[in-house]
Amino acid sequence: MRLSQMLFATLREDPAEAEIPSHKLLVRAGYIRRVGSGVYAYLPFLWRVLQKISQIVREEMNATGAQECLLTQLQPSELWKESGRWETYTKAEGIMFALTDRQGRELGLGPTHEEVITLIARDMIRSYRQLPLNLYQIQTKFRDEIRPRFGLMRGREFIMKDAYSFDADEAGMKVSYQKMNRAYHNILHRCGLAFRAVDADSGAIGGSGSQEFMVLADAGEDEVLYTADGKYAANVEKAISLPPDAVPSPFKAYKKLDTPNTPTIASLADFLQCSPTQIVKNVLYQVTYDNGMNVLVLVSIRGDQDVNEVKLQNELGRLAGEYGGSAVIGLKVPSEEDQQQWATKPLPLGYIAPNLSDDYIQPAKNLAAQFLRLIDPTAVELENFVTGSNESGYHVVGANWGQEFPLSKHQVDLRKSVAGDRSIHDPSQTLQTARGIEIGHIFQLGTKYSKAMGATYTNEQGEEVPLVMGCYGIGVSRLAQAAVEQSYDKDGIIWPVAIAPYHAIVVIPNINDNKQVSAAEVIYSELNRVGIEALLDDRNERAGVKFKDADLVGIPYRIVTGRSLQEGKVEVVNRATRESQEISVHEVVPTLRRWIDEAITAKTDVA
RNA sequence: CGGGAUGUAGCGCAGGGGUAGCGCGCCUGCUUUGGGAGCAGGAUGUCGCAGGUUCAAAUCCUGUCAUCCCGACCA
Repeated sequence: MRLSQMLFATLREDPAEAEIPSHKLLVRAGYIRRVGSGVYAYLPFLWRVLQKISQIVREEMNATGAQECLLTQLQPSELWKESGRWETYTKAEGIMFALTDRQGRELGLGPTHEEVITLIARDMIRSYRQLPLNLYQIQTKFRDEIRPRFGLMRGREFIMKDAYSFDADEAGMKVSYQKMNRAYHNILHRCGLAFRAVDADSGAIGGSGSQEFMVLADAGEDEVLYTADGKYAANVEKAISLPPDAVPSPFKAYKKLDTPNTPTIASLADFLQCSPTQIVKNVLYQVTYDNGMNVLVLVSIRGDQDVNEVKLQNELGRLAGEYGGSAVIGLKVPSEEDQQQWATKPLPLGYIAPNLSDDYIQPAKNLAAQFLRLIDPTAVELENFVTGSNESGYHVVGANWGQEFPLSKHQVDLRKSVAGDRSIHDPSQTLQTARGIEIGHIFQLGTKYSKAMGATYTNEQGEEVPLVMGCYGIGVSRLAQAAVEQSYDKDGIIWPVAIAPYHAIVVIPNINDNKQVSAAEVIYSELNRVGIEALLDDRNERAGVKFKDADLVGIPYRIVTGRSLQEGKVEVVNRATRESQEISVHEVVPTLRRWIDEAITAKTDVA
């Protein structure tokens, strides 16, 4: 492609809308333009990048035997009601764009496709003889994100590859899952990205096991905890670890103490000259279920530890049935206004004990009459501990479970792991931290959707049983931006060769010099002939402008038909290393062909 | 949804009751031609929108919309 004929406009200054380097660079270099909040146009350069990524994804998916298809973006609400997700996806914090058509029918714009694919499976898969099966698509998804961010990183409209596997049983699903796991490793390696596969929370998608593929970058929205031996890595939302040991309590006798102005753990530990590990902290939450039921939750945890709200929400989801609900639609620390809604009298905030009386709760419809008391193991293990007294200004010390305080039967890990914790698989390993961009997520769904929607098949014994599913996503447009976030310098983008919009750019420093022009034309057409995707900068611009633009756009190899033409050579510059060498006009195309092939295949061969 | 900020030329920004500005970009011409050129000339505005105050509003007031950031939240 000739630059003189392209829609090509670069910006010298950073756009005001962008915050992180990759977003700034993609706008400056003319890859994307914002159309609305979280909605971006993919301009010709980016579209080529997306096609490259899609092709790699396609090849690796096809290699596993998966079949490509294209499902619908408009999805009838009935489908989502069958799976039970219509309410959670459209109400409260729901992320589905919902609309009503002229007949008054409710529809959603697809944020994900479990429902649609399960409908297809229900219609078409009848026998175990048709299994296993894996269908995938590459398509625009719509999500009404609470806060779109950072360009393509978190858009309300974005391109995703989603795959769905169907197996006869759990074992088969695990095989399908492992195939996808391998394919994802291959895809990210081929795209030239540094990444880490980590244990993950399954969130609203549901199911048992899941892993995320994190592209490592400081601007990542997720925190990853991992051990140096490579045997453990998890999203901080999911991570487990050994907490630091508690310091034995100096308080041997149960006593209530006057502790003025100590509503926080730090102030209390300081006042009592004790360790935060000797304190039982009691944190109040308010959960709302999909049936409108509200429950006040009191979480007891060791004072030096924090509650992992994802773990908490998952536990509350498991308990939904006890309150007549099926899913959590809201979880928060109740504000003062919230407290006024249900509290019979002011709460002793900062001085709450594990046995805070249920009398604080006003009887009301849609409000559980009793606190749900959850306790983390870090608190269970404590003896002679310090905790609140349910009276402002006073704490108790030397308390024990089963004596002063009943021990809740809801003992569950709610603790947030942090860097520096000892690992469970090997306590000599401590957790390290890194930031990551979630590019892929694979789930073992099991029968959640097939049961809800009646997607069954007949097994060898002639029994009708639900299909066992897995689902697997890759954020294609997010991957493109993550690649930039991971690879740029002060002058612009440095694309991995495999996903660069073009492999090479031929720069004519002086368009008025016929020798330069004709040499460039020859090389340009030769590059095209051997299948190297090339740009020709034939604009009537000064050389400096062209070099700056080539760097900014990030084309891996730059060929300059300049001064060295006198010796029958051209200059070739590697964008990533900035290495420059002069190569004879006749050698340059085969040389580039070799370099490019090496750069691409070096990434292809991985386990 | 809470907190914060910003809306003025295509982009980045200044101005702060009385003629609409700067830099970059754009157009024309000449010169220049290996790291975002120089000179000369030129075009481009509902100052987000709607009300209000005033002799007079980009500027003050009220409302509203949009965008960005932090948080809550989020496959």
